[in-house]
Amino acid sequence: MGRPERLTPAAIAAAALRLGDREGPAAMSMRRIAADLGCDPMALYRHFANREALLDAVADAALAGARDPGPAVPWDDRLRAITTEIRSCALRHPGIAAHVAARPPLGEHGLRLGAGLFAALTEAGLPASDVVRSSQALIAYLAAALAMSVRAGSRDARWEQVSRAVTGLPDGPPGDEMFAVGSDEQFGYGLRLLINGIRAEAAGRS
Amino acid sequence: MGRPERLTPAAIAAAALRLGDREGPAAMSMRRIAADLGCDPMALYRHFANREALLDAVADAALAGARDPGPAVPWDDRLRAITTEIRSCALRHPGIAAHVAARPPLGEHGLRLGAGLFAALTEAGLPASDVVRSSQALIAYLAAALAMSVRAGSRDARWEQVSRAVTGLPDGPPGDEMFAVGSDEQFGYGLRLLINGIRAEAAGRS
DNA sequence: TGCTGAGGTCTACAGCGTAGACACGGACCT
DNA sequence: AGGTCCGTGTCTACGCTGTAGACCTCAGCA
Repeated sequence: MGRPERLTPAAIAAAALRLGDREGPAAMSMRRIAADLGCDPMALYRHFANREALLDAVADAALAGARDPGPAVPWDDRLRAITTEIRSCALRHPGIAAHVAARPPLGEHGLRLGAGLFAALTEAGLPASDVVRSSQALIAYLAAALAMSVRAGSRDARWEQVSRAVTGLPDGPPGDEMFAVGSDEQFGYGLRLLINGIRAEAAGRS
Repeated sequence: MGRPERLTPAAIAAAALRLGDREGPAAMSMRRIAADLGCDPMALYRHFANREALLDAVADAALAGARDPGPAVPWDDRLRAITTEIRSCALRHPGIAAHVAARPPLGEHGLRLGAGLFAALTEAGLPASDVVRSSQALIAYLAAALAMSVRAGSRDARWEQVSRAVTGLPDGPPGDEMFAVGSDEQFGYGLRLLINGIRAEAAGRS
């Protein structure tokens, strides 16, 4: 692709994100990204310490569109909104969603959304220490559910095999959709469990 | 190390697990594993379709020691026991815990433990579809919490940075331990949230 | 005018997963 | 007994990876 006059971290991350969307996560090698930008692979190292740091930036770029409704809405709606936004943002870039899920949310947007979670949990009435613990639990669940969604979407019917094997049910209906892994509906269910747990926790303390 | 007369999948997986424990996950390359076994790298491909399949076997081998207390204990204790067992088993092999967390539990031991989760959730009174959903939520949480524990133990203080940045608290006490990521205590808290959520769900239905 | 330092390039290295052809040895059938 | 087959281990080779270190070029500034 045409290169900008000057390489910048943001331009590199954006190019890598496009490349990942177009050709999958395996394509995001230093060499392929550089080729896409029309520059030498080693040029990337002038802007990122290593590949890991570059992928951090890509993951954060993918979260750019995630919105936080802010304190206007009730805390539980806010938790649902933020986590759902992160999830759908990441799934909009399926090639790299696995990478998003695999690293801590330390970029600009990750921190912004993390702050939203903290605020919502604080408003729920949890003590500060439980705010931290609850947010980590939410983020952990979100990350793993995202990873499952990505695997399910790409090619992994293996989770479904586990469920079927373990319940002893045969293939096909009835209950085909019961085993859908990584579906929106499945994600929402687990999120409800957590939020109900948080509500119970807050009620018990107050 | 000394090779058995004959290579077997189990022997290969065991050797890879030892190697991962000794030298970290990056050492579990086909070439290093083969060198450890005193055979040619390509010999491994006679027993596993590819590296991914080999690592599946290693991950399952790491879970060999995890016990399921069975139906004798109440369902919530059983959920706690199984998840905690998996977690501590995986953490006993810190080099490869990340791999355990990253793949679906499809081996012999993974299926055994998954069946235990299903049984406990069924006993809790959930309908079958919610049993599947709840177990996926539990497994997702477990996997991600495990990954966090491993990163925290190895070198990642970055999660802590997030918490501090977002709460605006300075370094050091008070509250130093509040930010411990991936601790047993943190894991237990999230697990309690989920189990309380499940209990609420079961109560609402009955 | 000359220097300096940042940014881009080149070459090279050690390592990776694995395809494909080959070698050996025991099992089996005639 | 001889021939055949096949499972298992070996060898070589390919194309790919991340990145260290030296080099080149050029804008900005004293």
